[in-house]
Amino acid sequence: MPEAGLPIRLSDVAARAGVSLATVSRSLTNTSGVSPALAERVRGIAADMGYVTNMNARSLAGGLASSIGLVLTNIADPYFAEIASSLIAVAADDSRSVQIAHAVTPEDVLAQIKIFRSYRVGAIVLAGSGYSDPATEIATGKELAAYEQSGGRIAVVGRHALDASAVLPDNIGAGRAIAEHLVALGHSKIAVLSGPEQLNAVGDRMRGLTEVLGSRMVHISQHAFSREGGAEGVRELYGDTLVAGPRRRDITAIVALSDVMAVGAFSELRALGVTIPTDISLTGFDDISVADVISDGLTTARLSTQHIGEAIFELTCGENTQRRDIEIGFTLIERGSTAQP
Amino acid sequence: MPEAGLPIRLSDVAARAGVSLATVSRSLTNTSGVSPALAERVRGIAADMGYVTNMNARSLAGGLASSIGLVLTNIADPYFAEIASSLIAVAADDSRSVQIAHAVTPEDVLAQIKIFRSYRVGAIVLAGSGYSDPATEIATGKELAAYEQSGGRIAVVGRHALDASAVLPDNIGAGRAIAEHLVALGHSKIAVLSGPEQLNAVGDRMRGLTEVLGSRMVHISQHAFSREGGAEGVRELYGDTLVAGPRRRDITAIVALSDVMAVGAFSELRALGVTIPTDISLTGFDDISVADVISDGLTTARLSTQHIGEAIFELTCGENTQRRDIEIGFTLIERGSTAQP
DNA sequence: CTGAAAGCGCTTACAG
DNA sequence: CTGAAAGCGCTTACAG
Repeated sequence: MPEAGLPIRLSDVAARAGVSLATVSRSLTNTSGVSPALAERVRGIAADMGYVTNMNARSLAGGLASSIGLVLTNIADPYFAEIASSLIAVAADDSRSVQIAHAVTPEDVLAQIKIFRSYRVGAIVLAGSGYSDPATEIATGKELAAYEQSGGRIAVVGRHALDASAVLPDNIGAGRAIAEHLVALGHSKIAVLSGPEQLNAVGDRMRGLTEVLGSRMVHISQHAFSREGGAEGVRELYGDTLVAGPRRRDITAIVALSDVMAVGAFSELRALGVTIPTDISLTGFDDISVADVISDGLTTARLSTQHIGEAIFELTCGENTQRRDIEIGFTLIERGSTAQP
Repeated sequence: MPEAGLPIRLSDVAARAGVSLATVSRSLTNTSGVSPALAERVRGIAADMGYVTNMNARSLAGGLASSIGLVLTNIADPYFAEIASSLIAVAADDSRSVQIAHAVTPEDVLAQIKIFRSYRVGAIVLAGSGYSDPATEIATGKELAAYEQSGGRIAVVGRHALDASAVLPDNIGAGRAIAEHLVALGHSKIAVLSGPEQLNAVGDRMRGLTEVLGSRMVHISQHAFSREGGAEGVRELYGDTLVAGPRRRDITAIVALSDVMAVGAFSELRALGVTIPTDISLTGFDDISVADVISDGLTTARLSTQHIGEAIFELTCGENTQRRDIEIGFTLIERGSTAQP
């Protein structure tokens, strides 16, 4: 009998059921080698007693835990929050817990991987947009390889130099679609609020845009891949010539490289008294859930965060353990923030 | 020597340093009883070898882990995402990991508490707005008491029936401030988009509003405490009389009981062609970060999510282990969504 | 199909 | 101040 208040242990269940520890363990984990009838009875007793597995003991004895470690830039960013939400929901259905950590620089990412390894999580997911960083890439690659060696599963979101299964949003296609939409509306002088070049998502979206836009892309500003970065881009565009309009007075559309940047851009444009879409059209990428309340609805290329979360789960917890990629298609969502020039 | 690729264990460090396991353990955890010089040397060797503690083993041997289990409704909700972000940031500074789980019903909450206990997390935080639910309250209370008994620390956000340290946003004061703001502008016919009465946050905000508004509160709708709930509230308000304006045609202001509800309300109002603040004023609560881009900026009562996250950390990881409350003050943020009627 | 026993990698009384 | 040893609660070869 366990002391009152103390958690019930496997041995308590074993004693009550009159079987060995091994039998209880096998019954509870649905491991083969126990007669179905006995297993069923043991499970019933465990449930009756309110037994809950000590995950630390299980992981210590059995290798890795079933939990998932998710590394992202910041959970306050709606893009990451929505991916995390999707992952948490589907992971819960499989009785898996999710640990979340922030990491901005490649050094942070490496440090977080080590921390997640110390918790013996069953999977590690790198969701922060893939920075290509030669300095840490080797160390990170080694760490992940060792982790994989020990049975851990890995997934990254976006193109990475790392050798791992990846969820690949079609950033190039999405870039093309945004560009085609603006061209179709008649825009021929377009500014792009871009982010750091080392971010693969930035590079790919730019590539798609450039392919279609060509010389219609008359201005590119580079700032952080964040809300504040979007605001800075607009300030750069309108900076010295506030009264007279944007630096390139002929600009009729602004492409932000993410919805989050578009939010920052929108906020700044409104502060400047610029009306959307009358004065200027604005677009984003991702289709985060607030996109439809930005301006009269933000036109954007959806790269479903829901699907990304599900794909992460599939790659890290699915039956198929082979290294592979899952592509996420885009959908152009036309809303009120774009119009003819 | 450890096999190549395998994680380094405490015994590897002990062997290399020529000391016992106990000495290494004490050095690494800064437990007293090791000469400072030796401890320093051992720490250096551990660092050189790239040693990382196996958290599962530590928790098994030592009791609870240092990680924090955070239960919330849904991390995709910006309010929770921002609280989580704040908590993760401050927890990381203290080398603590955060696990996040979704729970909507009181039964979900109870189930999640059990799961977090099975991971032996060092703290459990209930951030979902406190439902008063007599049916599960007893069971949940027992579970938490047992957890506390075993050394776990607990914090809740908002008023709960549960006996635990709480972060208490001043919802009543915030309600009063919103009401006073609208009254000062001259509004005398006000609708409130409310949520489920069992939510203490809802009750408290209503109380503050009612105190000041009195009979100026001419309509109350009750829907989910979510974005969709806000939209439904507006549909109820304008439902059958779309062409003629809101059901109560004299209404000049709408108070949503949270920013997230206000977002839903805003979206629906725009779809109906209602202009803010010309046709109607709109307010929220919390001041989530997108609030300033809703309409011409949403007037709201800030209950800083940043401070809430920090307060959670203080209650669950601070020196002071006494059961106590931390109050979060409000700040009225006046933006473009409110004007004279 | 079932069980006895070793072992996962730590922490912490208990001795000295 | 330092160490030998027991024990945390599981899983999993190894026997039978």
